[in-house]
Amino acid sequence: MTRQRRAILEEFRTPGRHLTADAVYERVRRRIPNISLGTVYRNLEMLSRAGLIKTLHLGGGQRQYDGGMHRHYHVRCIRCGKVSDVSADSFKDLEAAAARASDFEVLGHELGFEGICAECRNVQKCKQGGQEAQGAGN
Amino acid sequence: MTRQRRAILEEFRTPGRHLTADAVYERVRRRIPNISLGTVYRNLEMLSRAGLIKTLHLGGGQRQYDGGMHRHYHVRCIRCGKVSDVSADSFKDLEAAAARASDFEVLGHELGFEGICAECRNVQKCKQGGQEAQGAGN
DNA sequence: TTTCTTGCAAAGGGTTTGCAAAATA
DNA sequence: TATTTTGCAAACCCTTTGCAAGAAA
Repeated sequence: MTRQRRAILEEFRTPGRHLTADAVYERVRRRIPNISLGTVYRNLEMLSRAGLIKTLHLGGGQRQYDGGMHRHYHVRCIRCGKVSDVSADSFKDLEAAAARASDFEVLGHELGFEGICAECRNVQKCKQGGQEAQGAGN
Repeated sequence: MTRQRRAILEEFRTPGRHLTADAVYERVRRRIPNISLGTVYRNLEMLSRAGLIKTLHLGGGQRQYDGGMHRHYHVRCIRCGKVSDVSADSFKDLEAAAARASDFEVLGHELGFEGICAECRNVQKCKQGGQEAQGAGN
């Protein structure tokens, strides 16, 4: 347990926080200015392997890491990239069903949703009901 | 519709076939020896956008593309990397449930499983003469 | 012809790795 | 001290892109 590893792990204390390796790097750097990205990656991998955080492949370019270890899934906004949690209570026995439907011993699964968040839906509404028709958007 | 695009699309005719961009490249090259990887990627992207194939982020390093357009999911073997289909019949209303459990307008989802295929389970048995206890997830 | 697509090669972005120095047990 | 882990930077890998030549409509 090094200072670096502790600091990295601490970034995941806040529930519902999903961070890319780079975001972790940025944050930890405030406390340990000369930490390296390589160290961040190595520890993320290690912590994930140890079951202390979870690695997500949400398909938005970068890998994401999640410290919330309760069962839950994710929705990613295709407009702004925001990721929110979705309680997993509504989904049961996915792995059992998959095992029944295949000849695999099923050990894990990953479920991710995508859509448009409330905020982005609002922006859209305002744009359409308002003045702006074209504009190069920002 | 160019010769290249047609050839690429044709690689997905066989049901249950999951290919990485590189695998598509290798295969198409037999027929069009000087096709370029860039072209393969461009067409894969285009065909995916057009809904003729599907892009999968199964988290095994490379992206995979799937031509089977019926509703189904995937299991990836963590030992050998093999990907098999899992019929989606056992899973219903995942998106509706996610929409209820969040404030997103849910437009899509991706569900992938991982485990050990029958073949690799056999290899293991033969090698060890017994079974090994592996932490089964969540 | 006009427009789209290709091949090539270089660039890009995220992630991994070798190694000597530094920290930890 | 013996072992890990770090910082640095280069290497890697997959994917994307700019551009001029070539194919399609």
